Amino acid sequence: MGFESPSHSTAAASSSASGNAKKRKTRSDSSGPFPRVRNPRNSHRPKNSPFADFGSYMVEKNKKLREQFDSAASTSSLQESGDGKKGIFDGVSIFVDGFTVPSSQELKAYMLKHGGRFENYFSTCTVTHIICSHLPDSKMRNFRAFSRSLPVVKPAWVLDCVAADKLLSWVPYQLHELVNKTSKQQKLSAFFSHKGILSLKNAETPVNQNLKPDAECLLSKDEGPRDTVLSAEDPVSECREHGSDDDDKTCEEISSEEKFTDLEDEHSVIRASDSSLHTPSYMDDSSCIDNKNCKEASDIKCARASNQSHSTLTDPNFVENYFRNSRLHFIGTWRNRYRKRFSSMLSEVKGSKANINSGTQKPAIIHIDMDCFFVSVIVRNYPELIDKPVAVCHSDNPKGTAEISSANYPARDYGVRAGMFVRDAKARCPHLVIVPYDFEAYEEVADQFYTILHNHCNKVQALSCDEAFLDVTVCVTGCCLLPYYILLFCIDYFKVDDYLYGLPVKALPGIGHALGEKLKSRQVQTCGQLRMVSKEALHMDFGTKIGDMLWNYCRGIDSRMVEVVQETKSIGADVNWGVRFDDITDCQNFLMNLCKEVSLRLQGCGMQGRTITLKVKRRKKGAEEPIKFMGCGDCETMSRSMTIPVPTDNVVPLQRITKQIFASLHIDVKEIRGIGLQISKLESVDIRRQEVSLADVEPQTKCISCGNQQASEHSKSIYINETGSCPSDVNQCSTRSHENRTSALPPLCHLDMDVIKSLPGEIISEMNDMYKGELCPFMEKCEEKDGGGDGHLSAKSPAENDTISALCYQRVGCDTSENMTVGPSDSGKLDSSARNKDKQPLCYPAVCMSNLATESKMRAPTLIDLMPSSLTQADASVLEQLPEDLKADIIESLPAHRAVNSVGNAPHGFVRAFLNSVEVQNSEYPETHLWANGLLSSIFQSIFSFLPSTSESWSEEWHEALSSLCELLKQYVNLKIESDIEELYNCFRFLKRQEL
DNA sequence: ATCCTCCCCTAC
DNA sequence: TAAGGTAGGGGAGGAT
Repeated sequence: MGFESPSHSTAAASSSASGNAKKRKTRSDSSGPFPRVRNPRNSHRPKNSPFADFGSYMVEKNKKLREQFDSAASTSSLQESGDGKKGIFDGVSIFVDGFTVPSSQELKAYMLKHGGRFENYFSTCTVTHIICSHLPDSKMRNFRAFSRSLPVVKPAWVLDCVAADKLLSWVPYQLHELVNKTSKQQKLSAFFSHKGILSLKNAETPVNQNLKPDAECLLSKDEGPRDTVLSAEDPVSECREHGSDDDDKTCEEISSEEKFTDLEDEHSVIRASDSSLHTPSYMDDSSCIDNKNCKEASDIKCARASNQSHSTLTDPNFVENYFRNSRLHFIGTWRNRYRKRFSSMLSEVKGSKANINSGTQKPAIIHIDMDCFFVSVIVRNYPELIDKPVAVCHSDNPKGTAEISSANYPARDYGVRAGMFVRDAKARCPHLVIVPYDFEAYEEVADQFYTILHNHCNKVQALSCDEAFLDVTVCVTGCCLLPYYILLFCIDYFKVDDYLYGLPVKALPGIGHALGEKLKSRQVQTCGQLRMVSKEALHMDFGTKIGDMLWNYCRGIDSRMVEVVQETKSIGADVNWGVRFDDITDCQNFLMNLCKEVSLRLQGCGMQGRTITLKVKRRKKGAEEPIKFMGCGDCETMSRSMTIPVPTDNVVPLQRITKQIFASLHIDVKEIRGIGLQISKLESVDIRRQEVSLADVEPQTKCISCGNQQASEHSKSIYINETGSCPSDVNQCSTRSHENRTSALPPLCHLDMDVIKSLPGEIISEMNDMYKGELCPFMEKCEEKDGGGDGHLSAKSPAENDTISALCYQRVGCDTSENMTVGPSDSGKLDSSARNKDKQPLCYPAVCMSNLATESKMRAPTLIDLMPSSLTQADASVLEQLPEDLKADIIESLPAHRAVNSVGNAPHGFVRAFLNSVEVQNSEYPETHLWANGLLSSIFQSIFSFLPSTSESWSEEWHEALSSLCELLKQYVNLKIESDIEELYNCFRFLKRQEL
């Protein structure tokens, strides 16, 4: 795409900004392409600005689109016929939200044919029905704001109406998600109004009835209790009444600034808030407002604030609002949308042998890139703008620091470039026409673009919404002169050398600003000069891969192939604009919202991930407020990550882990200028589900802990490698094989419901997630079965009932010594590394040891390797106190590869030395006792670091030990649940780590 | 040797 | 005012 990268360099922007300050005053007046429409809000803007009224663009655009629609409709045979009979959709005006089947274009055609209207932009004054196939959670949560009380119905409604040749009630076609929501919605409407009129009842009323006086459009905009009025009437009737030009124009003018893009529109909430001000029962009688309503009121208040200022300081929903308006977000997420929409074509190609080039044919690749896409899409509807300098930007404020996103060629002739501040662009080109983004149109054009490409070529690599590679190797006859490599598109094969020789290195793909500067400092600026540098020297300076790339590219060698399907490796969300926090609460709120966003994105892609990485931008010391309004300015970036054993897309664990990671960074929230959250180590939910199901059907995996069944050969292979020992990293949850993880989940029937019930809600939720939603129903079932009893499954043996396996499957940190894995969840709490510093070394209490560790006959569960992968993981203070025979057992059973790796051929000697060294350290500390100043997690850490490995089935002692531990844990949970949830988390972490 | 984390760079 | 995202790749350095 022709997107010039955003100007992250504030230095460049600031210098150019200040340098052009004077020029701005001298710029000549010019008139914009659009007639200006009265708008009281913008009346202060200079009349001579082509963009004096930003909303006028939308007014004009809507008008134009409507005219086009009318023109097309007038030629349609099914429009109002001579006998005066109207089409079935007469009075219906649809707005299609998001991707639908049939497509928005097809729906538009139906409207065209049958007397309806199709609105490209949402306006409460013109739209009667929102057509939508799927409603994401974000919209569900804010349904009221999203729908503005208009019916949200499936596209099938349109099809069925056409099939039935009459207008059917839309009620049965409501989205399933909305059926319950609607009733809630009605209550909410009732809350805001005295009338409490429900829309559902009226929705079935024939279209042409229930006509009501107009003027609500205006009222609804800024003053009146819009929800009450609109929901009371059929939307069609409502809008039909605005048929007169004057009214329409007024509505248009008002709605022009409310371009309805993807997510719910904050403005509607704001209006609701305004309307509430006119509803005394709402604002004045606070005693009548219950908690829920208080929250609603507070949400509305917050949303209103969001309209006034755009930063995290005042907008609690900043994350959502921000992404809706971000062009870079649009660009960055486009590919995911493309993958979804064209998934069938992509999978066809993936499985097709026709695309495999046998190697005998020279590859032929076409590169297609649309010029200044963002501008071109806008300009295509305005031929009068074609020869004028036009740029796309969020704002036309001449004083502002809005960034030009895309400029057409006439604008470029004046030196206007993407990434430039508007004021600088205007300084260079005073009559520059600024137009706003139209993300919906970009999406639409990109869809058309790729539909065409896929129709003509079955090997299409989408680079962005406007740029693609086509591998046409199998399409060409051999007579065609097409480039061999992606790198060399448009270059005559025989002129490659000449072309490259003088080519600036920065023109090569993969060489950006940093690499270009680095090369420049070595007096290398052209490919010719780069060729003079030896490969070895390049390796030395840039590393192997980048060195190779430089060496190859400057010679025109490029081994990349056109890749149709690219694996997703990470999913995340970053916000580096508008981020300012006054206190930790604001920051936490932001983080939680960011987690929600990422969770939704994961779910949207059907992916779950194990590594959570938090990235924080902190204002550099001495850096001043950036010139760019609400920009991040000069920052230092830091990132921390955590890997959990089981992949997740659930917001609850994401939020908790993010909190922990954030706490480990110890950043002053006032200095934060940007935050990002990425999830990696991804797995497809579908594939994972299949694998888990596979593991579930293995009887031995279900009952292995009972020792009732012998493991089959197959199941053994899951746990044990060929040498009979477990993978060396089995104790490290972050690196364990997936097979181990999926198989390790205990069957539901082995969970102790008492213990489960005593867990914090969020942990239960996470466990439920791991069990694919089966845990909660199972808990309820148990509840019913026991008649509210103790929650144990009566049919199970005591040993089974007491098993604590269930508790083990919590998220697990990387290494116990890593403080970030156990950072505090609340401010003011010491993180556990600090805690451990104070407490360690902890001597394990007798109660634990007697049951768990001191029995030399004690054995770990079958097939689970409990040995540390390294002796450094063992707590030597514990090891030293063991009976000699047990100690000998441990040393004996230490796998040779582990010991040898660390200490050569003398594992025994190393252990001895290790013990001695720690003995000296420990002598400084008094022995501690359980609950006094010891923590169970520390005890677990000690004990679990040396438990022996065995392949025998569970011994009676082990069952007893586990039974005692279970009881102990229950008490501990009760003790700590209120005061130290983090400690409980740590305990479960260790239990999980031991696969207990 | 291999993997991991953190960080940087790059393209769109 | 204004919306400086997203994701892949690679290097350095450390752990195992």
